Amino acid sequence: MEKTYNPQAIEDKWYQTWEKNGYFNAEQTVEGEESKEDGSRAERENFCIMIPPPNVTGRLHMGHAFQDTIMDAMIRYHRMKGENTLWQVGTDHAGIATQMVVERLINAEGKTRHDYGREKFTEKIWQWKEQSGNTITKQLRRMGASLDWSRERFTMDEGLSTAVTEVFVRLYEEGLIYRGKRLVNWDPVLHTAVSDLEVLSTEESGHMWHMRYPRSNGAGYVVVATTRPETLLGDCAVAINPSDERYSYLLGELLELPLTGRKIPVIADEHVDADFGSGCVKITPAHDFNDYLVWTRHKNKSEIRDLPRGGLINIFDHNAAIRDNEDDVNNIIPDAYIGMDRYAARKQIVADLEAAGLLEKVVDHKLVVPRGDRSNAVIEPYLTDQWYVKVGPLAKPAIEAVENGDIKFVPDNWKNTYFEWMNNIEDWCISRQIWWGHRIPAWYDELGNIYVGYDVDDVRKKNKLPDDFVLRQDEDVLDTWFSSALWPFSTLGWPEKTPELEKYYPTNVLVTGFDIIFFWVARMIMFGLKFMDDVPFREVYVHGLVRDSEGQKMSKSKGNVLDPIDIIDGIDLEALVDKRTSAVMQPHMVERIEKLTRKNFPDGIPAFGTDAMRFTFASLATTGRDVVFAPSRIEGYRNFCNKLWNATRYVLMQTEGKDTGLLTNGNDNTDVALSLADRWIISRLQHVEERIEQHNKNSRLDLIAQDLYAFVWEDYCDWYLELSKPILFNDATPENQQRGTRRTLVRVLETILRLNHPIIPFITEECWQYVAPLAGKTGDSIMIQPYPESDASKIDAKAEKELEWVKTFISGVRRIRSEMDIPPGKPLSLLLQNASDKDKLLYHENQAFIETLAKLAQSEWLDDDDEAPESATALVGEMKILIPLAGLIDKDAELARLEKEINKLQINVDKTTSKLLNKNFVDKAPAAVVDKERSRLAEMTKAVEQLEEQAAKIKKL
RNA sequence: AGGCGCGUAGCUCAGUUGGUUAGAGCGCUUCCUUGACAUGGAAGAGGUCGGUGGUUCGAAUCCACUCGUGCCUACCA
Repeated sequence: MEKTYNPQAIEDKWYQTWEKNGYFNAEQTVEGEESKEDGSRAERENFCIMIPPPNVTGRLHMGHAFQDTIMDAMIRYHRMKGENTLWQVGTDHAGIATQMVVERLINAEGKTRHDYGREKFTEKIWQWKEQSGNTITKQLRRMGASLDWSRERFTMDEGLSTAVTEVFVRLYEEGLIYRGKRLVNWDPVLHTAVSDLEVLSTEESGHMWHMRYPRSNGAGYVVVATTRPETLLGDCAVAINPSDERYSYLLGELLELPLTGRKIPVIADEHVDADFGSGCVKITPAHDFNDYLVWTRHKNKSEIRDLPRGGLINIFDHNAAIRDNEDDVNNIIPDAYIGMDRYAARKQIVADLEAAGLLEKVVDHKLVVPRGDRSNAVIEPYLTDQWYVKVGPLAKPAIEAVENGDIKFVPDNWKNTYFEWMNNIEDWCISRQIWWGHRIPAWYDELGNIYVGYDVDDVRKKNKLPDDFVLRQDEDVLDTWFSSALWPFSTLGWPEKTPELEKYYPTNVLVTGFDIIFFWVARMIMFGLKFMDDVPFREVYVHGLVRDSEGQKMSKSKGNVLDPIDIIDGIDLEALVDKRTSAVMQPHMVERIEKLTRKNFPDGIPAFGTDAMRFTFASLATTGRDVVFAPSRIEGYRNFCNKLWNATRYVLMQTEGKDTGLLTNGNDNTDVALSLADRWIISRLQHVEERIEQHNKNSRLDLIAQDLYAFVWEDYCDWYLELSKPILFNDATPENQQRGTRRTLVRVLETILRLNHPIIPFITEECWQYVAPLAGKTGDSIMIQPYPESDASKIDAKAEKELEWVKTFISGVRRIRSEMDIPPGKPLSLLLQNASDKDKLLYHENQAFIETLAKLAQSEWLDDDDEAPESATALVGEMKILIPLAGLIDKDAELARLEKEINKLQINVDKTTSKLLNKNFVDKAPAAVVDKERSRLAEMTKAVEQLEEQAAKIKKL
């Protein structure tokens, strides 16, 4: 094996090998598991995870890397457990995002998508997809993701498109999809409807205009306030609160709507808050969601019904400019404003009001502005024809599935978020006015009648329409989440009845961020229950959001994003600055981002390798909702990988070409003696295995990482490897003992590698290739080896206790050495006093361990009443370790040291004493707890006594 | 306004159904190139677990209130 750990040298190599050999694919078996006694294969559990499909033209960010690490660790674990695993891979077409990217490319040519036309433009997107589509898959491979590439899917591929059509047609036929004219969130830049979830509302400063609406009887005016004065053109009423007596006299009156020559009524509606503003609200039903609701409550009253368009007056075109009157009978829109952009119109209208003396005042006002998450344009409520899914009937069973435990959220309280949304759910607007996506399978005849079917021929057949009957397909496409919602079954071949569906649906766990519980999780549950009659997954594992080292959410616009590949391969500062600043649209941010980057990464990012990154993510996978990714953290786990690497090198040096307990026929040599250290590490290993199994059940990757880290570094490297040296470096050690230790070294290491493999696949594979044969393992890859399981018969409580004694002894000597400034290399002689027979036996049995690790020259036993020379003291239970001062040790320093230790103990002695004096405690606490306290107290009291005795002795000198 | 969460060592976080001497990584201090590893070894400092009150023999853990903080949802024109 190479002397230094170099992740670059091993990672690509192993990924290619794994993929080439088909280990990632479903149906892969674990070596040694295929043949049970009778030669048949045992019935296997299936374990399936669907990858949340990333945007096909995007790049993976740290959040994906985090998520993929979690999924891969789960999948590798279950694969090694012998289950039939499928990690379904694929991407989605990300309608608006992808269309925008390609439009930008076209804009650079000085053209728009309309210059290309729909067909040519979508061709262009397909080309772009081909060109950029493997960015994601390359990244996934670099991260070691063991995805089944043979089953890769794309939401726009033929099969998945078939599924989309099928779902649309069925829902339409059941009346669960309908077309309606409603207010939607309209993005006037992208010219499409967007869902509530795609609108981000932020507080911005603006103004509140107080406008005067004259009473038609000439007796003064009514003041209404608005943040959008241009919408006055679409007003249908002014509303007051029914119980607001200040204005009750106005009811039934008409007001002059300024600048329009129209008259509008005053109505009473509960929606109005009498205490806000003037208490009078203008009602613009075609441009405000609340006003629309007010209108629906009043639309049948004659004063509203008799207004143009029944009061529902649209004033904008699809650019949010003031529309033309062409299709109106009675010229609702004043000519002066036609064609003006909404903000130009606002300015003009305010000026005209002012000129007419109808502007009371303008005040600064903080308001919440809705913006499109893609375009950042201010969203307008806009009246359009759209397709909707009637969600109520679908939501009910979806809520029940979580209530009755068919689906479990992890951590559990995310279900509250889910219920919150599902209980207040509204119909889902699924049509988008863009070109990239699944075209809606609906056709119109010249009278506007709607026909829905699988394709145009189907429509003709079903409706007995002749071939020359003119039909025009709906121009719109479906929301991307519509196809994503089918992902858990469409990828498995639905609507065909495939063996895959039979096997893998419902999937086991969905791993996702809490930010898309609404977008995606809820919709998958609804559609899964509807079309598969079963939940899409049994468990939803919700992880946190990855933030930068300052706790900020990572985003391109903030310029604090990291590319997982740059963590793996490293990147120099200039390249990183370049990468971050070039992704930013607003030039004024560039400077700030550059400064931030130079501050946080003064030396760029070193190459940490995939394994170190993965271990870091694993350790960060706590139940919290924030995941703070600090470079120092990866460094620590890179060091862990290095530690494992070097431990392996040590083991190989001790075992390669030597007897590790294997006979030439491959069987175990039974003439093997195990040292205390051997028995101890084997016993400890069982505990770790058990804990890890428990953590896996609880999906606590962070705790797995923590246990693995501690076991490898502390138990195995710091103690066990050091304890193996006195045995192996001493030629006098009997052969069967050396054999025992070598065997334990390799076998425990081999197990450690398998335990770690799901988290750090590359380094474990590389090491395993060397270690496995020495441990008597055959097989081509660690990936398909069984995952270690705890064996209770190997737990050796006695060995654990005895080795604890040895450790205490060694640590005691080391502490004195360190605190007394005795060089670590200087061999010490010591005296042992107050020893029991047991102490003596333990010492003799473990003399080699103790003398080597504590660096001792010799030890001498004193009788209890022997006079000891002035010494520094440590305790092992009741036995005293005495290190004679003999010019080595400063008397005062030793006194101070003893005092400190006594004080520490005394505090606990006091605490425990008062506890035991409390009658209630002794009576009511479980006997075991009380006993424990009692023996603790005895131990500590004894220790204090001995230390005090020792202190007194030194003082006397 | 409603909902959810968080507040434990300088920093980032664990702490399973209330019962240890409250832990880890990074950082910090001292010493050490000992034949796996200086991406290392040994030893150590550092916390009244946000505050108050309660339940209990016993609270970081359960309850109430409170302060601070974050997110989500809905928002007053």
